[in-house]
Amino acid sequence: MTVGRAVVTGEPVGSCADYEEDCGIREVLDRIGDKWSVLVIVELAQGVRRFRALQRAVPGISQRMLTLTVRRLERDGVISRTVHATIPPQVEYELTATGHSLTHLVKALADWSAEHHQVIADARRRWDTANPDSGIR
Amino acid sequence: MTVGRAVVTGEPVGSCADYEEDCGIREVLDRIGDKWSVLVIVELAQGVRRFRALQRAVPGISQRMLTLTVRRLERDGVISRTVHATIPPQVEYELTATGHSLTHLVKALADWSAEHHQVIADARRRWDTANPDSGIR
DNA sequence: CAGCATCCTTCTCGATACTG
DNA sequence: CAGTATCGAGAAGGATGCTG
Repeated sequence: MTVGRAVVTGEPVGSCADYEEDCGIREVLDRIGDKWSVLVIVELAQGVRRFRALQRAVPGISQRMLTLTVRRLERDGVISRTVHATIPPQVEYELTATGHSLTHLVKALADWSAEHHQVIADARRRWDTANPDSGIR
Repeated sequence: MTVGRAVVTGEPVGSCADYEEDCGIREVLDRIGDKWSVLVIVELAQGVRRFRALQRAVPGISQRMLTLTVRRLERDGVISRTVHATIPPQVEYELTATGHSLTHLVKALADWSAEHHQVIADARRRWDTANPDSGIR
C-alpha cells in the first residue's frame, strides 16, 4: 500500500518508508514549505502580476529571494513567466492550472490554521512557561 | 477581510499583508514544512510510539533531530509525551486531538501530491532540459 | 524594469561523545 | 532507553552593486 493510494481511497496512511518512496508530498512541501512561495502564490491567485508588483505585494521579500522563488515555481510548472520585449522590460507572472489547483491546498492549510492557531498559540505559551530556558522554538 | 474568514466562507484569499497578519498558516507551515515533523506525524498516526521505535520507523533521522522534532511538536500541542519512571526509562509519544486533526491536513497534502507529482516532475525535467546550468533547484 | 553576481552573516543539521 | 552537549560543515538568506 502506498500513501498515494491510501489517501485517495481514504485508507490510513502507510509507513514512513512507503511515504518517502511513493508519494510526491516531499516535492510539494519543499516548495510550499518555504515562506515566500506561499505568499507569491497567494498574490498570484489575484491575477497576473509583474515582477515589481509582486515584490511590492509581498512585504519584506528581497529581490534575490523573489527571483529564486519565481524561478523555482516556474520550474515546477506552478507559475508561468511571460517576457514582453519592451523598453523598459516587462515580465508577467501568472498561475498555471497546476498553480490554481495549489491555491485550494493553500486554502486547506489556511482553514486548518484558522481553526487551530489559537489552540497552538496557547499550547506554546503554556509550554514556554513550563519550560523556560529549554532553547526549543 | 482575513484569509481565515475568506477561506472558511469560501471567498477568495485576501492580500499577502492580511495573510501574514491574521492567519496562523505560518505557524503551521513552519512545523509541517520540515521533513521530519511530517514523517513523525505519519508514524504516530499509527498509534503510540516510544522514542527508539520512532527513530527506527523514520529512516535516516538522527537522534538529535528526532529529539528536536518531538519537542517542537509537543510544544505545539500536536503530540503528547508520557514518561514512565521505569528502568530502563520508557517514554511514549502520541498524537493529541490537534495532532490527529493534523493528519487530515497531511492527507490533503498527500492527495494533492499524488494527483500532481507526475505533472510537476515532468515540468521540472522540461525546465532542467531547457535551462541546463541555471543553478535553480 | 527585471534581473544577475558577490559577499557575508545566520541558521540548520549531522556527527560524535557523554549521562541518568 | 532516552536523552543532553558540543562542534563543524553547509545551506539559506539579506545587503549591495552592476547590467541589458
